[in-house]
Amino acid sequence: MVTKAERTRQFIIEKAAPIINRKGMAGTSMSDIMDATHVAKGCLYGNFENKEEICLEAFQFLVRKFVAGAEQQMKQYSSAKAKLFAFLDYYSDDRFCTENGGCPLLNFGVEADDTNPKMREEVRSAINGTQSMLKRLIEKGIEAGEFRPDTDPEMMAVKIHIMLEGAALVSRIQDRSDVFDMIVHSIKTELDSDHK
Amino acid sequence: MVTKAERTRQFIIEKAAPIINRKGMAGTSMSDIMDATHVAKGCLYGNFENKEEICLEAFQFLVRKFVAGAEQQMKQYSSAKAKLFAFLDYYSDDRFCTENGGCPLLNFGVEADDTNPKMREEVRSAINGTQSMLKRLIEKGIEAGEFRPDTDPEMMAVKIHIMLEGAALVSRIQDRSDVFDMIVHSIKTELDSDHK
DNA sequence: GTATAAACAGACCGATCGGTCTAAAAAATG
DNA sequence: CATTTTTTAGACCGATCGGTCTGTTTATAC
Repeated sequence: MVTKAERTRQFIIEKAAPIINRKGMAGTSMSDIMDATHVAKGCLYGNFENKEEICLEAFQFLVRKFVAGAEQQMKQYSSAKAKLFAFLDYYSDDRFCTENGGCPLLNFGVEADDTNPKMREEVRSAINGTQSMLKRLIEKGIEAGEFRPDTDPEMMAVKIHIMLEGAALVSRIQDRSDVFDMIVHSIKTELDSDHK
Repeated sequence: MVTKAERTRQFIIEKAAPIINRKGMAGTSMSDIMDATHVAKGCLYGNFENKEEICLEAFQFLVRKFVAGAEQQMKQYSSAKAKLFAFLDYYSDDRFCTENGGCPLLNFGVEADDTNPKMREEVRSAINGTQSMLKRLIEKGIEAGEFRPDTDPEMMAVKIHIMLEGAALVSRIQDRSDVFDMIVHSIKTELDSDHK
């Protein structure tokens, strides 16, 4: 059975994650997390070794949450094309962003890359996961004749991913959600074998 | 004439900028800046109001430096197409990155968007500047018949920019400079009216 | 050369940081 | 119920934070 400590640990992670995602690891203090969880300091340090462990867990929680949400949307469809398009729509939906503070790959990646090798490695493997999922979908879509046959799956997967990350940044700073729509539309058109 | 104080101020900004760009605003302390400049605390606070002012100036310095470098490359060419391609090559060159710690729009933008409205506004206007420069170049390139005539300059400018930002993130985290080359090549192909 | 401007080293400030510890209360578990 | 696990509030720690203020020294500028 699941112990109380495990439940508390999970509760803390869920409350802390959106804060760390928004304010950054260096910008979030343990008091911030205490405020958000209404949990005593001893409880935090009873369930986690230190602040860094909370950050690590928070990042992984956000990634899992995002992936789960995306799969939820994608499993409604059977074709590779419909699944991929559902993923793009999920990504451009701002619900995850407003609830959690934006793409964790972007937020943690930018902060970690020069300062935190362990976190950087976590981000790297999460990026790899996203890109290889996209690659598999593209390959299946090509086989099924849904996507242009001259598409390079690896290249296209990377390209789609970097466009989504770039759009995540620019649309947030400029407060222009139409940037996302535009990019997603552009990706769909580029993939779709129906378009000339 | 330029006073000593102005020179010192500039010197501090130049030394502090790469550090803040790498470690972030919250992650950089005044002691970090003192170490990098070998300047006393009183000198820092004699030339700047507070830490935030240094961050603001550091950001603007990095943007100006980047723009200056880009213009340096672009002015060697006369056609819009050659200028734009030179910009892309400059962006994908990792010299600015290794010297200064990556794209300031990305680094400052991610940290500022939820925590620092003033900085956020600075980043926003710098993004606008980049995009409108790209837009003008694309318009001229279309007029000159160098770019596909069915290109939407506004959309294309945004698209190019977000691809560059996304590539800046992913290539740094994955330590894959080929990502940048791939993206730049893809952009060139998409624009070029010579390609089918 | 003299007046002024600037930088110095560093003491000092209150606040906050991450983290430890304790003793008592509360809750979960058998 | 009794025992074990967990959480509590908060004192406490040394370090560091951003920032102020000395008095002195050192450049600069006319």
